[in-house]
Amino acid sequence: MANKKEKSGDTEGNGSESMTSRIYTRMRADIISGNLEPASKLKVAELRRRYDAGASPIREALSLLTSDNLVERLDQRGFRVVEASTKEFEELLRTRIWLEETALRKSVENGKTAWEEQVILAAYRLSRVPRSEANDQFVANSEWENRHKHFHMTLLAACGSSILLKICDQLFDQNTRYRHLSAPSAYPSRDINAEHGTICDAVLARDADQAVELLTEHYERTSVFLK
Amino acid sequence: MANKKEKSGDTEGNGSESMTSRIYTRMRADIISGNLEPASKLKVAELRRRYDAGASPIREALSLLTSDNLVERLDQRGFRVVEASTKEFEELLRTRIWLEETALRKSVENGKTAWEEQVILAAYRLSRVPRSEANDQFVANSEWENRHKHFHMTLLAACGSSILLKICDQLFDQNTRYRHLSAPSAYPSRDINAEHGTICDAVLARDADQAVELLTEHYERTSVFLK
DNA sequence: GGGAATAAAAAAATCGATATTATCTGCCGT
DNA sequence: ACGGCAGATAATATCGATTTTTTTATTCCC
Repeated sequence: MANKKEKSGDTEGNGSESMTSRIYTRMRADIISGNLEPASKLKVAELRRRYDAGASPIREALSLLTSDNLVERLDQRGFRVVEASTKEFEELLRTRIWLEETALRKSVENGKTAWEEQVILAAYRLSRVPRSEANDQFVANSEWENRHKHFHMTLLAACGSSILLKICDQLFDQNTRYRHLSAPSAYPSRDINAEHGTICDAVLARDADQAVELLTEHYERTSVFLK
Repeated sequence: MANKKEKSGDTEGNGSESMTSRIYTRMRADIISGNLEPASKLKVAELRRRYDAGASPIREALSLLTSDNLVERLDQRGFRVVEASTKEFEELLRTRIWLEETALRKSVENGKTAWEEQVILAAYRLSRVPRSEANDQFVANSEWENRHKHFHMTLLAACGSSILLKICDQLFDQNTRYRHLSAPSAYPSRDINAEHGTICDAVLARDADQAVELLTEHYERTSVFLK
């Protein structure tokens, strides 16, 4: 599987990654976190200063970010962060629900016991970490974010199409951007762990209809944010 | 090079496209047509000669082609055309069938009469043009290719998600590459026009189940090529 | 004053050259 | 022979400077 020789710690250790990749990663995070605002113009000169690099890797990273639908390329007029609107968000949510439904159904259908174990494990790991780093107010916990995404992706992992999986992954990230944009509005009003738990149960019981229904509700509840 | 403007009557009328875009388009066509072989290394120096341009626009075009899953980027090791294998093809086909099924169902559900008319029109236009430019042997007719794709996309057009539509579009192109790669093997053995006609009928009759079944068969029949 | 035409400024796109990194080759010692 | 190492070679990644194009500001003419 993962037999690449990823050099030591991912802790910013300069070393072996290309400038382009590093910028790509940072910029991606900056867009998803809302640090770079929707629809804002991405001027190469500014980005050069910000990320301390030449024009080429910047432009290349921007071109790469195009795949993720996070950056838009306007021929001869540079780049900008893709705008965020309620309308776009609704479409994103709708699409995710459709695609994750089919992926989840296939997953439930095809998943072997190894997959079941992965699901359990992912759910457990997610539950062991608080969603917010502070108790009184919401402070995004990146470890929770990671595990949350991993849990959802694991649910779909046995669907039998890495293409579909990759698409769902991308849409998940786009959704995360919206979640961050909408701020900590409705934070502690739900028991998200419980929701994940019931989805997990339905999946393990191989009850596809139930799992899909719960997952859909789960996603639709999240959507209240933006409205 | 030698010429800067004019050239290729684009519908834009502007006339001036960026080097990057032009290379992107040409290279995309070269990969889809099989002109650039699967898994082959894409050395910037060679491509520079081939497309007569500097390194920057070449690299940028390559980065852009990454989105289409036509080019793969290996950090610090350049680019290559994504490989083509039976396994990959089967996954692609499977995924397309799943996604187009949901798109088609939504389209049949939501499409208004304007959409119906577009479907009819697209089907008619497709039927007016021969699939092969020669009668005795198969010679790809690019106009048929265009109309064929347009017909299939029109079927899905009313699904209500431009995101899903764009995904199906990309997967369609990837599939086209495989069709070209597999050569003119099984060419005239089917009445493709008839297949399109029956799909069209089912759609207009709002018979989603039937339409999906026909579409799926249509795609699976195509797949025989590669095996 | 309105609005086209044009000059000036800013930004994007591109090129040529260099620095980095990977890959290849032949040599060495065990 | 074989694996591994050092140097040579090829290719990638990156920078700095230049050319084009877009955008903004200004002028001029009815």
